[in-house]
Amino acid sequence: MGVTGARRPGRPAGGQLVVDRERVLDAAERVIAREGAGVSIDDIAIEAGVTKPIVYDRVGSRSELADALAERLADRMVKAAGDTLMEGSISEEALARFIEVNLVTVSQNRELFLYVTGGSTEQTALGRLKVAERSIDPMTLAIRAWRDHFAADPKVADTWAAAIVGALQMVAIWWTAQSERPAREIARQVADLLWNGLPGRPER
Amino acid sequence: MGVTGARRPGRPAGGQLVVDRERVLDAAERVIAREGAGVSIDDIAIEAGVTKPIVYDRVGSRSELADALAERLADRMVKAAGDTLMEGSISEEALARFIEVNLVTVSQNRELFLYVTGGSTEQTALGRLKVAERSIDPMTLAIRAWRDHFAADPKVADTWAAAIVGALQMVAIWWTAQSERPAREIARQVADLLWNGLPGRPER
DNA sequence: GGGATTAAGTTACTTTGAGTAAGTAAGTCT
DNA sequence: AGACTTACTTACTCAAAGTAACTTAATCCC
Repeated sequence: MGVTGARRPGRPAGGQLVVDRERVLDAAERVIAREGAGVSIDDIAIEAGVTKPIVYDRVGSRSELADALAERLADRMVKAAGDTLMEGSISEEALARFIEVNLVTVSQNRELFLYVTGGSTEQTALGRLKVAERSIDPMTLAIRAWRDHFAADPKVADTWAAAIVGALQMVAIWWTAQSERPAREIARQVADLLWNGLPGRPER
Repeated sequence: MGVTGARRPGRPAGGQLVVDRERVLDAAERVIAREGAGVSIDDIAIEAGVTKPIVYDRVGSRSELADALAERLADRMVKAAGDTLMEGSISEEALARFIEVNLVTVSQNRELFLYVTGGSTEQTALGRLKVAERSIDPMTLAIRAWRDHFAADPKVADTWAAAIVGALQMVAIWWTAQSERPAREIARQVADLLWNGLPGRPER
């Protein structure tokens, strides 16, 4: 049959890709969400309706897959956080909302989050760093701009960004592994720490 | 030859173990420090002077190995931090010293740190949580005791502990992956954040 | 003192999953 | 029509986790 749509094996020259990179990543997300972070490349290929070499062609290696998924998740979180954290307007309440959105987004993408923060065997936790960079960079910029705005030394920005991203990641993991406690409560507590510091507000 | 020391294969009944659990873990640390976090169980067995099944017998599985090494590292860090973080005596300077000791300890055990925070493929980042627990628990106790002492609400202790441990871990990874910047500087910046909060000290 | 027993190992396997090489069908170009 | 190209597949290799089954030396007991 010359039906152009139903061809399967052995493919054309000027033909379009059946599954492009995005579709592979979509499939990876779906199967990770469903089966957990322990999925194999084969599982992902099957979910995408292709075979393993296609996944390697589109994505690269396993760790590149993790990186790509991490980028997507980080972007999703940045987007979800929206403008809760814009320069001049920052406040403890805004920070709490930002953190809450982060927690909720993580809980909505729990397995994916565990997958990308789980690291990639070989390069271990350096993968986790790479994951975080996508979050650290915007955070660095936000802090720097904001400190500039208040004439405070912006040199601390990158260190602070790493610390804050690390705190949020760990709280997210810890929280999702726990029996239910409202995200808002946790977010407020973390915001309290990050805004007022360990000694707490001057008077209370 | 009845030389009791030189026996190798096939071993006795009432005899002592040639390598106990501790020796296996020691060997694992050595080979990880030398070869990086990508070592196999076989590599560890060889370093310990035995074969793979012995490692499994003494330690359990690969993830149990990671857990055990994590406990050791966490204990080492708690010990190294010593009494920098004792209840009543806490201050921004004490906190900075505590953080600096943490950073230095991590850099002295870099590959091991990457190994244990790298997670264990299967259970991914939940392993990282388990790693952290050993650090979170003492931190929780310290914070709770300290807040009690100042009549502040101690309910935030566990959340804060998770946040702080996460911040320290991420800063440590980020810092060790960087070109040289003195640990003391980084520690002071993190202490500044955790003590004074994002807006900074009242006057400055 | 000489078997049965048992502890402490080893060798040799199975299994799983990452990554790749080589083949094959459907189209395009001339 | 035949040469070429592209988009895939099948079928492998290789490494590493985990396990089963065997081997040897000491001890126990009579």
